[in-house]
This record gives sequence, structure tokens and C-alpha cells, in this order.
Amino acid sequence: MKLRTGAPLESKDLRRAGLKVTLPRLKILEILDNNRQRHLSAEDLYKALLETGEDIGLATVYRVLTQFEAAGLVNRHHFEGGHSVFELDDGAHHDHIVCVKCGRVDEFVDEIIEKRQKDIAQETGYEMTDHSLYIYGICPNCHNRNRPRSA
Amino acid sequence: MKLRTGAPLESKDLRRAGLKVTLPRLKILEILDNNRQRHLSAEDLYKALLETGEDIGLATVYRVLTQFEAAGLVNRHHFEGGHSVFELDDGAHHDHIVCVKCGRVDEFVDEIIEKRQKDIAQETGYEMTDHSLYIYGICPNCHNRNRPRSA
DNA sequence: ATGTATGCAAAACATTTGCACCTGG
DNA sequence: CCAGGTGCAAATGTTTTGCATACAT
Repeated sequence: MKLRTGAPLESKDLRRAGLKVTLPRLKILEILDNNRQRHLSAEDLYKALLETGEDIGLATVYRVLTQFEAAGLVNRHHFEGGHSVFELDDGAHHDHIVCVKCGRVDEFVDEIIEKRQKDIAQETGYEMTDHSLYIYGICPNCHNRNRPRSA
Repeated sequence: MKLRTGAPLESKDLRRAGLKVTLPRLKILEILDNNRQRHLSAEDLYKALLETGEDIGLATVYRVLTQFEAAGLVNRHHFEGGHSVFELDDGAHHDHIVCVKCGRVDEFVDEIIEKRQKDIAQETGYEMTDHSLYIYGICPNCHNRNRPRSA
């Protein structure tokens, strides 16, 4: 099992996707890039944009994210809680381990699980097209925070 | 890896959960029971109820499903598409393999994957509380349907 | 210039809630 | 009878859309 990191996305990635290079799109890419360790909701992104002084509408955030998703630049995940979260897609498949306390997200790839999933699809007669795996838990930071040093 | 089936739920399961045995609740249990092979949305359930001639409101469907979830009678899943789907919970943990063509859902448990997930949580320092795994693919039926017999 | 993007406001959905009425134990 | 359950309609929160204006190429 190996953890993963990522590489920055920029203007040329937008052009390659057939999208004009506009300020909202660049800003959104930038914020996603600065928050690789957590997954942001449209609302999160919107607030972050306002904080940087940009006057960008929530509708634009949604539109841009949808376009980015179609272009394969970001992945959309439907978490618990009725709203979607987004992360940059650097091309490589990976799964997620999510902290239920602080929302931190780590990514991993495990060949044994990958292999086993293929086997299961075959055994059940399915032709596998995709899969998604989430492990939920309490991350090291939150775990320590909950252990009082005197007890 | 083993596939799973289920056993019916009834009035006593409602009582055990501290819920009055009412017509809407029984009907909803019944419909869930008759559709174990697919996961139903609140809207699906609502329509199914109307078809059986029952005059049950959508709000009640949501309320009942939420209560059932709290009571551990059903599980709620957040699929792609912005809405939730529900399935009866027969107590045993299991994962899902979903047909992207027809919505058919099969359930399975794989000890190797279960084990590996625990290992990954441990390696990354997380205390695992839960996990969810979906394999998406094309089920045998849909697969055959797409293969013309003359070609 | 000119086809796209954007911002705003309104619309569309999925889900929840308030409240008067109904019903199971 | 009476607490809990239900239906309806209105409220909520998220995401989408229509349209006039602004911008990238």
C-alpha cells in the first residue's frame, strides 16, 4: 500500500481541456491545489474565493467544477451529508481514507485490493467499469487530541 | 468471496425497534423486502406505494426511512446522482457490486479485502470506524443483452 | 468582433419540518 | 384515551438554469 501526493495544474491544463483561461477557473484550480489534503465542497470553494477578495458567484463555482469534472481535471465524490466534494484528479486511480472527525482525507492504492476486486467482478459475472472504496476512521491527529495526557 | 441473501422483516422487528406497527411502516418494509436485489430511493418507494393503492405521503416515506435507519433496520447509501438509496439491513456487513446499466445490486463479503482495509488503516495511523466499497460494472444479463447473436 | 464565461436571481430538486388531524395499543 | 404517527404544505439546503453583461482570443 502506498500513499500518494500530486503535481500542480495550470493554464495549459485548462487549454488542453478546451476551456478558456479565465480568472475564476485559475483561482479555483489554485485553491484546489492548495487543499490537496482535504476535499472541498462547492460552498467551501466559494467561501475561500471570497476570502481571497475575488468576486466570484457560487453558480460559477458549480459550473466550473462541473466542467472540470467533465474534462477529467477533478473528481466529484458524494459524501454523507447531502453535498458533493471535489478533489484534483492527477490521472492515477486511488482510494480514500477519510477522518470522520476533521475531514482530513488521505489517498492510497493497494494492489491486493485492486486485484481482489477484479476477481470478485469476474466471479460474479460482472464486467467491472469502476469502483470506489472509502475507509472511514479517526486520523492520528484527532486520535491524539482525544487522549488526555492525564487520566 | 461469498454472495449473500436475506431473511424477511416483520411486525416484531418494528416493535423491537420501539416503533408502532402502522400501515405505512409495514408497507415500506414489505416493498423493501420485495426489492432486495435493487436499492430504492425515497421516490422509488413512494411511487411503489402509490401503485399498490396506498395513500402515503412522501414526507412519511422519508420519516420512516430515517427512523428505520436509526433503528438499524435499513442502510442508507449516497450514490452518484444526488439522492440516497436504501436497503434492508440484515445485520451482517457486506459490500456491493452495482450494475451501471440496470441498477441491479449484488452483495458480497471478501475476507482478504476486509483484512487489507484494516491493515491500511493501521499503516496510515487511522482508527477505522467504517468503510464502504462499491464495484461498478455491467451485470451478466445486461452484458448478454448487448451481444447481438448475429454479427 | 464574437463566441464563451460570468453574475445574479429565479428555478429545480431532494429532503426536512410545522401543524392539525388520525390511529394503534 | 393519548402519545405517537401521518398528510399536506411550506421551509431548507444544494445544485442548476435563464438571461443580460463582460471577457478571452
